[in-house]
Amino acid sequence: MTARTSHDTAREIPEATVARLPVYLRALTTLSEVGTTICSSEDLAAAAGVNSAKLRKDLSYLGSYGTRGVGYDVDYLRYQIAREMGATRDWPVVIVGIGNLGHALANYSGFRSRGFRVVALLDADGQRHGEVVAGVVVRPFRDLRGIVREHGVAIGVIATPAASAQDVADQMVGAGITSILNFAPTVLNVGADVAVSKVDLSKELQVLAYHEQRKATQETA
Amino acid sequence: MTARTSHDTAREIPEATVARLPVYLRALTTLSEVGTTICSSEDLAAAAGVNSAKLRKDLSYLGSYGTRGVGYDVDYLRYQIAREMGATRDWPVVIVGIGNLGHALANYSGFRSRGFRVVALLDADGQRHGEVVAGVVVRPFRDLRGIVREHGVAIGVIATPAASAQDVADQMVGAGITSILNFAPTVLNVGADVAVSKVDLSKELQVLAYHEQRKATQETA
DNA sequence: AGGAGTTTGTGAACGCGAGAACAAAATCAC
DNA sequence: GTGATTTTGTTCTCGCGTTCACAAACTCCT
Repeated sequence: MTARTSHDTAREIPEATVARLPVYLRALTTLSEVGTTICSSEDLAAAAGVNSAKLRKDLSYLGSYGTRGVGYDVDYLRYQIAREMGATRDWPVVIVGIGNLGHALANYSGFRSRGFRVVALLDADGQRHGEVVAGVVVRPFRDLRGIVREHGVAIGVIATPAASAQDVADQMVGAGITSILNFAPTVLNVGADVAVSKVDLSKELQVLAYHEQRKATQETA
Repeated sequence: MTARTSHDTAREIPEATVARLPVYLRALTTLSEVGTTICSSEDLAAAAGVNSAKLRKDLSYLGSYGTRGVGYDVDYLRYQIAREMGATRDWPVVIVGIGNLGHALANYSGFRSRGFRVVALLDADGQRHGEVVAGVVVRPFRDLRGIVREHGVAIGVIATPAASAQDVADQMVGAGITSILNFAPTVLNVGADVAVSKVDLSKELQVLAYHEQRKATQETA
């Protein structure tokens, strides 16, 4: 029970490291596509845009998948990270709110290529029902519970306006969803057993504007 | 030269705080809309989804805009944060790459309402030229330099495929853009004087999948 | 006016993450 | 086989950010 093998996935991986693993995965895929079979931590760090010491430490949390004096086998390391991340599995996902952003997300090829399968597009607006987006038909929001049960959906994406986001989240949790990616500009209140991640499209732009503003005011000083 | 007033914007604000200011701004706007004129740090922290001590410390970097025993004047604080962030200004922005995501970004009302004005939509694909998106006509990418000069654009958004992102970034920097928001899944190499912020739509989903995976493997253990 | 009750602003403690530096381990040259 | 070289994995240190806890300052009630 307490025995831990080097392949045990129950080890604690720091959140900061987890957040970078997708970046490494992407960099490894790129390296693999251009025919690179072996890479050093220096190479991979450059491709991922991080410090090489940090990269090595991050990878060490997963296990020892490199060879000293040589480097990392690109495909092998990629598989190990993908397995750890759960990217070798197929994750059914529902997207709620098929406006401009919902459309873009449904069509985003990066989801499919990383193991996410959009099993349903839902919208409360009856006018959108029946429309086919990215090969999936838009259905009424009330179908959520049935779809979640049928496909075993654990992850939901909210792309609705802010006003409806909390209600959507409540219904998602009620239907059995345990992870929510929220694109609506609202703080969601959910139980502690539900993971919520938030992406704010304008937040990053505002941070950039702040630094621009600072540059400008410092020059004039 | 070295004299600093309490309104001086040259004070050093930690990056972590800067990243949260847009969240506070959004929460204050919401509070204002429902008619709240005064709020405590506890109220605002709840609305923003953070710890109240952290909120107070964050605000203290801007100055003393609250009243002990009372709280914060919602509209006054909102203005102060907006001013500090540069949100009271008008920021011209160009978006390059008018695919699904570019469409969504061009139509995103959150940009306009926060002081960002999309002055141009550019795409290398001639088939898209002339199309009108969100009231703005799509123009050839080669018009970039002229547009940047004409409108004094400092911020550019990249919504192209990964393959063209680096080239677009180079051209942006050459045209005089100093802040880039990158939605393409690539690490951009730019000079140290250019600020780059990256949003990866699938990264957050992958992190959620990781935690789902962990939950699943721990239950079976 | 003065005391009780609130709430801000901040000093201090703590914990996590980043990066430098080095030991361990593999290859390569001869 | 042995020493030189390369590169990983890890230890150590430092700094930043978070949180606690409390003094300062304001309002309200009597």
